[in-house]
Amino acid sequence: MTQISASSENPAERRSKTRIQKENETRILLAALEVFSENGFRGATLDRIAATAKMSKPNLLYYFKNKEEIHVALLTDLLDVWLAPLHEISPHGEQADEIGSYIRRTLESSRQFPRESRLFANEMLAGAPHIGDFLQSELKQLVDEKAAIFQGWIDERRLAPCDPRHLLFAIWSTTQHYADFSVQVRHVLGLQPGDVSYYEEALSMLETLFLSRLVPPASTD
Amino acid sequence: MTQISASSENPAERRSKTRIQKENETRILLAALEVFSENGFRGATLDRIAATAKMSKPNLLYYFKNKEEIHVALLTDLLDVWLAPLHEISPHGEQADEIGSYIRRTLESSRQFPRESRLFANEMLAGAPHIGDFLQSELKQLVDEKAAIFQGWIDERRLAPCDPRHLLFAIWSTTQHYADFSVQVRHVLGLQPGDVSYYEEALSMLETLFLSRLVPPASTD
DNA sequence: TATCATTTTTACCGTTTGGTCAAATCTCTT
DNA sequence: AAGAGATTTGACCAAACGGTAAAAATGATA
Repeated sequence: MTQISASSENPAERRSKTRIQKENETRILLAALEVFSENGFRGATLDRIAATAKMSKPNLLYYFKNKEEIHVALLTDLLDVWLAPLHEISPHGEQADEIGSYIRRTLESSRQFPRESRLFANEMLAGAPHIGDFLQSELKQLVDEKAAIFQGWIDERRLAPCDPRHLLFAIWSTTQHYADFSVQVRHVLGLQPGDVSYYEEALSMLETLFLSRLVPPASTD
Repeated sequence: MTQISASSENPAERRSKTRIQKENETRILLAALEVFSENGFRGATLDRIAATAKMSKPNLLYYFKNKEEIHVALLTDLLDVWLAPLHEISPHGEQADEIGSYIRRTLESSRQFPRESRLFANEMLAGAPHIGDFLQSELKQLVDEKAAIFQGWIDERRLAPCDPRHLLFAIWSTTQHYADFSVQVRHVLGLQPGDVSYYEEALSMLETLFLSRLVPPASTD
């Protein structure tokens, strides 16, 4: 029996990917992102993904062995992107700079990857069946680590007393809102379907909220 | 032809509802809320709703003529609840009191009606196919009205200069986050599945964020 | 208790869904 | 140009899907 490059039946498990393989896998993942992010895992269908990818369903299943495998592949890619800004928070910078940078980075993520954000949101709404473990272990650990940095600033009076983990929740929710609820944002602002010009106002709002002060101290008139 | 109480084939259109009718309709809506809020419209199935309501599928369809009618009924109920706190914002109160009350009310809504919040979130993620009109007309109008109140406060220097509509987005996102992403919140905080004790810390965080100041002014040491 | 409307069930229908299989086609290397 | 492996297709399947029809069972009322 000669040692050949393609011992497995599954193309994804082969040692090196062909040109066609790489092309089609990205085409599929792009189409799947579109469909999953709009309808969630259960609401998405292989037929729609295949149609969006301009590919027959059996051909699609030649590259991914089932619906779940495509979903997992997307989520795995997503989590890296999602965690990147969090990793960059440093205990050595000025608190305002660090928080400001983090807000700008997560908001930028929302603008650049709105479908990824919606994919994540759908997974949350469904009860995180596929990434529950990740949330409990890796994410929790990273949050605890970064929360400790915030806590240090609080102890030094460089940050108002608050639960740092809830501060992170506030940043996540406000920034992701612009991706997840973009339909509502656009409708309320009276913008056209494709228009994402609101991101500049959004940044301005979030900087006021998190770095400056919204309500001035009560005047003593 | 005698005038009888039940002229229509559809029980929902009859003049007065029977005891059984009222009971079953609420049972169905409760079950549907559970299923729709977890999986969205496309991801939900009549079989699951019927099973959750402990009712046969044809029996369920005796009360609602199809899947969409159940969904619409839920969304209609929801929108009233959802708008109620917004209506209560008054131009006559102190800005801090009004904003504080609004935050407490919306956060309380999240705690009391997490499934309703997730139903709404699912509808947004899907592109608001069923309530797009509502967002563009009624909601936009109400937001414009309340934004004018905020703008008045800004003009009087009782509120930091910002786009009032984005301030509303910030309040909506932070409060709804605790319902929509409760799985993540619980996992990150290390809480048990049913535990919603984090709402107190959440309120404390949001009051600090919106009413007080998070980052103190740069010291001139 | 007889009657009639209401409610529930059983059996079903056509379509969509996730997925399989083997044959046909294409691509790359020699 | 031929052979081997990679890719694509069409035909198909069982289960799940949204929904229907009619009969059976139940409830209210007189």
